[in-house]
Amino acid sequence: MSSDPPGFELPLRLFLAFRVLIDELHAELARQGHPDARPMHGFVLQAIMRGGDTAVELGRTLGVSKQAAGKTVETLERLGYVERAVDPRDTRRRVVRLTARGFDMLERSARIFDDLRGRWAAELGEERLRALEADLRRVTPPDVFRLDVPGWFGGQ
Amino acid sequence: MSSDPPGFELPLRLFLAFRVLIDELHAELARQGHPDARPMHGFVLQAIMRGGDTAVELGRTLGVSKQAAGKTVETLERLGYVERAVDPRDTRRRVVRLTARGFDMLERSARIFDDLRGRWAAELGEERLRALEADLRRVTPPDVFRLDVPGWFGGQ
DNA sequence: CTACGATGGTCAACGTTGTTGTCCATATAG
DNA sequence: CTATATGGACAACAACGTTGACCATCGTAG
Repeated sequence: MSSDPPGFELPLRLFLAFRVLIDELHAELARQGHPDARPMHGFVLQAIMRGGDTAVELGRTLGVSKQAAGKTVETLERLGYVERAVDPRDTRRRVVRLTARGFDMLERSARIFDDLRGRWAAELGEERLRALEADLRRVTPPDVFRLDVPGWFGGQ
Repeated sequence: MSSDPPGFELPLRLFLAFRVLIDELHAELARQGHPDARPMHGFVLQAIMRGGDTAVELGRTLGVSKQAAGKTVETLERLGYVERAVDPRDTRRRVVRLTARGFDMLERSARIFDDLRGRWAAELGEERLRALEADLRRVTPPDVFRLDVPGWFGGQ
């Protein structure tokens, strides 16, 4: 017997679930004073904190060219989320640092994500949610931060 | 006590899980004679079958402008996945139809997705996988096809 | 100390994929 | 018959990625 759900439903649900969380995050972030934050920005700010402190390094972490990383940093700088300073030990490097506003966005994001997770826990039960997270960990690569996200969708 | 996992892990895992499936799908599709298929194409072909039989209609279904939908159809036509014919009842309309190759890709995709789901079932157990699918259904909108996917990520 | 290769950063040109605005042909309603 | 709505195409533009070229600076090997 094969009363299994069709395989194509799984990726769709995974993507929709992801979208639901991200969309609610940004709706809430907009309400809390960060209307310009885009889905990428949070990832990039996180990436900056974990060792990607120059454009080149950031590009490597994110899996894009240094030029693309540079443009993104420029955008984040314009939005007031990061600032750049010259490294006194190596005047070629322009060190990227989160501003207070950048940290604020990251903290709010963390709190909102925790809140959203709490809502799912209320809906599904903490047990089931933990099981879901554990299962997802088993089918995904361990390093959560190697997303290679930029525009991997699309492309003709 | 709050030994709950941080909330930000959930969206990341959902996205990574989605990516794993899609990447493996396209690696396998490439092996099976569809190296040019892109993640979007499958969705669009599906959308064409469920009632989006002109560029305008397709644009509405996908949540993009009719011009963008037209360009996508053009690409799919160039790749041999769809063909266009004039509607004899309304000579303004250019009806989009899947070619044999288009159906072939869709059928292969369905089989590959079923196979991937089977692998997850072997890894997690059929019970857990069903529970995971059931849980995802509870936290996502019922209409799976209203993705609004095109480039909703990114944007500076 | 100097010269050279490696590295960080920027500028420029281009490709892809979306957008809006405009226009034309055709269908349909009054 | 005429006016409005609709399908479709063309053009210009924007966002975001790419590659290639170039410059300044660092580190090291002679």
